[in-house]
Amino acid sequence: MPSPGLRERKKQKTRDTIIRVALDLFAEKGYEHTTIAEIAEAAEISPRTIFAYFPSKEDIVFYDLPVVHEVLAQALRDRPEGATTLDVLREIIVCSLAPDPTHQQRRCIISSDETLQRSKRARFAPLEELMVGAIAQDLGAGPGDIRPQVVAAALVAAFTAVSDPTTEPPEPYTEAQALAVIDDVLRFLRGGLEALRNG
Amino acid sequence: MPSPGLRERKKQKTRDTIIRVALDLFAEKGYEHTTIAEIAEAAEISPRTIFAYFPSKEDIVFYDLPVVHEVLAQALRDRPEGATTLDVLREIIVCSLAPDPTHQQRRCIISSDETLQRSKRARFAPLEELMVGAIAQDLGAGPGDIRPQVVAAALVAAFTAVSDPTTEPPEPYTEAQALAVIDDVLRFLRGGLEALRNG
DNA sequence: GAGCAAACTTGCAGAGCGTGCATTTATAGC
DNA sequence: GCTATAAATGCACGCTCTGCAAGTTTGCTC
Repeated sequence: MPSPGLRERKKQKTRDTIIRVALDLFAEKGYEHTTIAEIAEAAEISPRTIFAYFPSKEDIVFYDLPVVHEVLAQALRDRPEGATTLDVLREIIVCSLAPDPTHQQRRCIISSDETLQRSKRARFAPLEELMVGAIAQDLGAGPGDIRPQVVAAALVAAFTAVSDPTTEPPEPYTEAQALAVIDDVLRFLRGGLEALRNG
Repeated sequence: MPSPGLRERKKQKTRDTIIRVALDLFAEKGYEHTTIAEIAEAAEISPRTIFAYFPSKEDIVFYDLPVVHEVLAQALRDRPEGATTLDVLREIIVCSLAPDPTHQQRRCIISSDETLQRSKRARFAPLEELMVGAIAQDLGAGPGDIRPQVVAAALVAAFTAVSDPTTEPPEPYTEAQALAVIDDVLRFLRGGLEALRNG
């Protein structure tokens, strides 16, 4: 691929700056008490420009969601013949466990703001939809079959529980713990599906 | 209980009027394209007064959610000795299948607005939390156990799928169909839980 | 009833998010 | 350098929602 060019690089840099200063401000003063004007000032750009990069204030927090969506869609689309959706998901979850300070910071920001918690939930829906489609394919499910929705919802719930530990203190799962949990969930889902087949 | 008194009755009437005219306007022109000012005018009250009855425009749409929450909480709290959370839920779902024109109208309103769809999802979270607690109790689950979250998520997904049919045309489930679906889901969940025990 | 306290309604001013549009500024390619 | 394109900005505006300080209605007491 060709070198991105100055224009493109500058744009990326501006975007990164917005994310960086916004998350820092959110962490410092809270999401609600940070205004677009303050973010703009900290990023040394005009308030109006922020909306050229992000459709809304919330979208700054969920800055990587479009990429995640794309990665998941591609992984599900290109999965090898024998691999089920559950296998693909397991792989992706394992990869996502790598510790990342920015993600840690964001978790903290989201967990201390009602609006963001609700928003997060809502923003998972498109990902869940991707899974529903892939699982339906796996199961050969017809339009009236709700198994895919149920399985996908269970998967998302498990992922959420693992990635946002609610225990006190909220220490992140070790990879081994997370894997154990995920494999339990997969066992749970396979067991449930089998019960339906034998029902 | 004593007769509510004029003041209380008048308040209830105002509240009902707001809901009525708001839903009609939403259905007619769309949620986004209906302003608080228009609702106020149709209800013959001041715009400021609307916010004395509902914390936000969205809350008008989800006007009955506090009651639903309360009913669910109480049903779970007061369930008889032998009844599991799943039994209680089954009962509530069956009752909720009764056709209601206002609910039908609301479904239509929500389904044609992105914001409301996301909001709906988010607003289910507290109900799901209630179930998580009750299920954890059923299972004797400790704090690190994610089975309650997974089971509750699956239940909510099933309920959502049954109450908002995505099939085209979206004809509501008959009670028999809905019951069949729900019993499938319960079988699925029990099967999954058993698989974990034997794992 | 008259009067009083509490509850409800309203108007006003303002903060904050987000959008449309026209203008200015920076970059890319020739 | 010059021009076409893209990005940044400024400005005005509509909308939701809040705080506050009135005004108005209701319920209660004497």
